[in-house]
Amino acid sequence: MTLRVYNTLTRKKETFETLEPGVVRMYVCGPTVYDDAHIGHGMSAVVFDTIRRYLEYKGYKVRHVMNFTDVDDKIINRARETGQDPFKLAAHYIDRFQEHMRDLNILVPTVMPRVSNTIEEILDMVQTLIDKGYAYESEGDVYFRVRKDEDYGKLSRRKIEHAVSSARERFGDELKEDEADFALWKAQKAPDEPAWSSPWGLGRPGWHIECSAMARRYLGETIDIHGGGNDLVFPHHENEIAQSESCNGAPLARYWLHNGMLQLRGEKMSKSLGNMVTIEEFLAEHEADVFRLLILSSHYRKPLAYDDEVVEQAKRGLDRLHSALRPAGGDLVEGQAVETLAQACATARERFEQAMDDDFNTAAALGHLYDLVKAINTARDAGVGGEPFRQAQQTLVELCHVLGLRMEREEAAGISDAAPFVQLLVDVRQELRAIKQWALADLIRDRLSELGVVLEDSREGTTWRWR
RNA sequence: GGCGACGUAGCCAAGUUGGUUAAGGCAGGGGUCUGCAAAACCCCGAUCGCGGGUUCGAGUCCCGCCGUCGCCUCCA
Repeated sequence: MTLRVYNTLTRKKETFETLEPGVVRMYVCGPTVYDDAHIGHGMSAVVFDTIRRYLEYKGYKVRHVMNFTDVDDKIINRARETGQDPFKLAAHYIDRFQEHMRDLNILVPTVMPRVSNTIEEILDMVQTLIDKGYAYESEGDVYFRVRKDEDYGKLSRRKIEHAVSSARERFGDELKEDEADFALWKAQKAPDEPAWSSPWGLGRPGWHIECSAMARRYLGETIDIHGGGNDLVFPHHENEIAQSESCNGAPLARYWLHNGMLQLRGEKMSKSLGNMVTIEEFLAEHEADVFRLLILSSHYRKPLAYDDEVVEQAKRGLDRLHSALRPAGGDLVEGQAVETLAQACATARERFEQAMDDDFNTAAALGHLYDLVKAINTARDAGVGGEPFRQAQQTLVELCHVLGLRMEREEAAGISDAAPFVQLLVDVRQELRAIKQWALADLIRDRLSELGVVLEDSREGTTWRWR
């Protein structure tokens, strides 16, 4: 089966073919580290982690690079405000970010470069751009000559008149040949600003050049996938294309993938708007799988409205997935019910792959997993057990893992310190039920329920779990 | 103002290169099972923002309108 992906550059779904057979070179823009990451960053990380996991499921070897922007005006400003060293500040938030990624079950990227470790490559590219006439020095700054790049604007479909550079570069308007030009290198303005020596004096890289340099250094001149949030399309990715392609004379990326924004109360969640929920805050209340399911329940390119209700729905949906992992009741290993289950497994896997092959349609893929859940539960009711039942559960877990869901809840209940005491109460209640002391038995069940322990009676006995 | 996306049952959401009964989940109602309950299983809901048009046939294409959101400021 062939994978098709939506390419922002062409605004179409295209057949996915890698430059080198079997290998995917993927670069995803990481965070500027001056504050704690919020769940919008988490969404982007989950989206591209899921894409990576599926590519690996399909047999590709994925070389995944995610950068940390650790040299930036925001970091400098925050460091000034708090009286810290900007590098220490950045290092602190890099550590925090990596912790959060681990908590969210994000696979560790192959390389996680930092701007401060990529200066040489950046200087090399800036110099090449100057040599080729695409850039010019102006009082220690270096600017990219946008009008020299004939296809500038092709990613964001913007005309240069509308593409006047952002405030981040506008600081040097009077030094530019054209107001649309953007900075590749910024001269040091104050002694507390991080700076490196360069042919143009002390200074630091502009915002966009880092990604161009890192992508080239770790993945080569042309990569397969370049990803990030759709708020990066302009100016960030547009400028990356301008720099890299002018410098290297080769396309920067074959496929541009962008995730939609997470919204809170009708607005994009962002640090500057102040309407954010940090990853830490979310995980203090919910398990990581709830977050995954929440993100994966809609398509990655669409905006996602975040509120308490969708979180609750994701939680319930996860409960449902888990319902299929409860133990078998019977031991039937052949017959119609067994065959039906095996068929359901094959169908689920096939449809799961079809959905994921269609631009990573995780919502549809999940729908097919729920169908498998139903088939497994039906089989359990019909008495199916043993190897056939175990295999069906294994298929479900395997496909959940492709989506990055851990599905480890059951084990967590068993290792609780309270487990022996709960079991004791369950045993006592079982004795009461044997002598038909219903009132007392129900009282124990109700009180345990209030404490978050759910009892379920069946022919084989009573099982319990945390709610 | 410029560019772009979206609008499917109470909620989330798939489906949009036009064509059998519009996936799936959550919530709700009914039922089976159960001492009762829970869980599981079965059954029940939408004609697809509004108005036109193209077509034998449109949620799926075109035009207009309304609404929501994103980018054009730092941003995943």
